[in-house]
Amino acid sequence: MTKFRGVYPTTIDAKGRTSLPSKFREVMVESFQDDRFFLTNSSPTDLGNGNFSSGLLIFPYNSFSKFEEDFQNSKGLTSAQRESIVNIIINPAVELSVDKLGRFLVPPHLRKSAALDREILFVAAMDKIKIWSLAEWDKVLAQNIRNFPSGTEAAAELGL
Amino acid sequence: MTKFRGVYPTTIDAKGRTSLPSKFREVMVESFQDDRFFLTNSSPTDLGNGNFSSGLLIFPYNSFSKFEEDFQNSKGLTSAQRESIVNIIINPAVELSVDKLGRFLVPPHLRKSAALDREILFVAAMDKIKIWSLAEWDKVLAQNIRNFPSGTEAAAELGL
DNA sequence: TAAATGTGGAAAAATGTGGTAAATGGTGGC
DNA sequence: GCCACCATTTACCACATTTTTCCACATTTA
Repeated sequence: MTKFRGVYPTTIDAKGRTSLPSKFREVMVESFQDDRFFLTNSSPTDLGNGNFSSGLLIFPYNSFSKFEEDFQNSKGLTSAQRESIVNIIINPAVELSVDKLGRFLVPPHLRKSAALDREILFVAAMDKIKIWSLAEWDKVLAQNIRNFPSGTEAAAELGL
Repeated sequence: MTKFRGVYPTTIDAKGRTSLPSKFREVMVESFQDDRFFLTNSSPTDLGNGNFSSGLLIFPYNSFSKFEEDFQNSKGLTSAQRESIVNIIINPAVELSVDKLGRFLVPPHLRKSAALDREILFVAAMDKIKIWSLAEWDKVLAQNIRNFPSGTEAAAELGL
């Protein structure tokens, strides 16, 4: 399965313009056969102190179609949980593609909910790409380090 | 099972270039049949004082594929622990190979998280290779010395 | 001494950034 | 209700910076 790889810092300017890192652009076109994508909110991430952090998520065009289909067919979610996914992920999504310089415009509602302002990070996430404010991502990583399963049997089996 | 062996000091220059020790290059090509590899963060190492140290990890290409597969199939990790492994090890990983002079470029995000600056160490780690800042490695070793099972029965049985 | 390995710098290419101009849409006045 | 003007958004262009590639020299090893 094709995957995005790596973490790339960049900026978002006052107009909300940002450039998709060229490594990701390559993968998008070569592996997903399409330079169109959907941009929406990510799932809220628990920071462990009662607060949640969230960023944005880029779905290559076909990944989003598949996601919507999977969501329709999914069982085991309460109606409140379904509404939450609809309101946070599905409805705010917008379809975009990069301009000929590799940039795209983040709509104001998404820029606001992810608190994107100047210093941001593009982070590979399997068949998707996360966009996070640099400051918020640091908080997520700090929590990840605390949660790392050092010394557990499961980790030992993975060779970590 | 093929193993890397030894510890090699070297440098990383201002552009993030460093050369894979030739002994490791030999093993990579002869034993792993591939000069491609994945570079990512290592597990955070507990220094015993509430702080964590971390370096980088080179996985020969096939070792990384196997690791990802094992991770998918693994049981016994909480969702927070899984997220931690994804955010620290899997997503930041990049695929690289050495240039014709035996060097490779450490991407900025990895250089930063391992605090690599000038004096570094390549340390054999079974089927992987660790890269550590010299200063941080000293702290890890100091902690290892404190943890050494001197005078225990288990150590005696090992003839240590 | 010769070969191999490692190191640094310079040139070329690619990428990213900011500003400017054009176009679009919305608002208010006539 | 139509037209004109203003503001905001979108597209374009040029420059600056970063990244990559290449080459030459220094240093170590056999």
